[in-house]
Amino acid sequence: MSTSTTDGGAPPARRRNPRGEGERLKGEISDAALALLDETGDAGAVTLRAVARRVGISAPSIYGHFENRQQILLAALTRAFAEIDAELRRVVEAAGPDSRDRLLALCEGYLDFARARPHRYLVMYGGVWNAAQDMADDAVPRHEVAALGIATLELLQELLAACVADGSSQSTDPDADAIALWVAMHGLAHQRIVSTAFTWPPDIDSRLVARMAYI
Amino acid sequence: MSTSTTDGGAPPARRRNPRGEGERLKGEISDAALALLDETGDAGAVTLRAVARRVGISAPSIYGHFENRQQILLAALTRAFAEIDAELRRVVEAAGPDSRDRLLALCEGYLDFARARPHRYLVMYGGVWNAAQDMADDAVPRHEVAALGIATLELLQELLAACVADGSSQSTDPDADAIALWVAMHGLAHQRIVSTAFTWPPDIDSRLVARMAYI
DNA sequence: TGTACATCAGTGAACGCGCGTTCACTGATGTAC
DNA sequence: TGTACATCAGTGAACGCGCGTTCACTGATGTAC
Repeated sequence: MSTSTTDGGAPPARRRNPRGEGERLKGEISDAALALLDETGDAGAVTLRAVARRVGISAPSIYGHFENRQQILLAALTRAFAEIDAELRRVVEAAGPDSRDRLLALCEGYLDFARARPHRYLVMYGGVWNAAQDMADDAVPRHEVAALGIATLELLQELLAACVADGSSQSTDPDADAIALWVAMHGLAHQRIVSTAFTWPPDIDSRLVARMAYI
Repeated sequence: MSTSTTDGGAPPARRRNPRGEGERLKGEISDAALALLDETGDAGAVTLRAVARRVGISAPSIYGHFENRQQILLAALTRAFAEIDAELRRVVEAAGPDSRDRLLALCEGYLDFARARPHRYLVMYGGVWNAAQDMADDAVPRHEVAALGIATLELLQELLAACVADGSSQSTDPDADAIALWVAMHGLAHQRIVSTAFTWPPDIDSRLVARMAYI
């Protein structure tokens, strides 16, 4: 049974989209790409064939919806950044009106996200994709990549400024300090994912956040 | 001239090692691997064939010296971590006897290293290698990978403890705070490499270090 | 001093793999007459 | 109401690529007799 060398494995089990709804496949493709990122933490694992296999279509079908491999990754990551931004704004709202509570909720939410979705975090913030040769050719617009994640950083700057305004933070330069706080959290989130063998101090999250937020 | 499809390009131009000195090639191989890491910032670029091409030998020759691809990477990274550790200890010694000067010199040296060798830094601390499937099989001993970079962290802990001892740091838990300081520096170094489009505040290094060192 | 031989330091060809991409195509379905 | 046809949503086979790894080998060189 089954030829099995390439593209074998999962059953097709897929009904072709009705006329006029071919766009649906585009969404399924970036969903599949994001799922692959979650599983592997490796942008290189998002191959046309792997994505096609997962969706249950043939590899060439993808060209009807994306120009190339990089565009699929961009679509998946754009969605990933929109998701984390929405999630963090939700967390902040849930924290109530106090500025300090809101800032701490954002920081906690960020670190929780990295712990909950380590693979996705690595691809989003790991810079492997940007650094790799994918960017060398113009397969993807550079400014679109650069814009990913900016919204969340701006939220952090707003919240820190609010803390300074009501006196709960002693920062003298909230914009710069928000950036410093963010890279510090990133370093913690990133190394905690990467250096799994390492034993982390139990209170390192709050130690780092409180200090960098000048709270 | 020249077959040119695969492994063409650079001229061989290499004299075979004299009898009894075949071990030399082992060094040339890990040198070549490290050079590839410096150029690409991508562990995936260290292929047997790419390394062989660079050294000027045939790909199968490598098997006389390394069991597999992962062992080459381990050798290259072991050398890279030894180099940064030696370099940082040199910088610390050059800073003189004052504890505060020594700690700040170490931090500055670390951040300078990341700026000077961004590609190498990404591979060393980016965790791409650890996270990837290379670790899934037992091609490389896990504890050997985990040990990389520990010496430098221990140096940081020593220096922070010395600052606490002479009163120049207000840290109440130098071991934990050294770890927090390190991940914060890593986050800065890492994102500065990755997010090149971003505009960084000019004084962010000293802002972040002074704060996390409780100085 | 001469020569057979073991060893060392590699080589060249080949394998099967998954990949991105191209090409010509198929077959269901809505629409025009 | 019936039918020709354009369009849509894909497919299947093939290409050339670089890869890790294997296999049998080659040719220089030191050593034993």
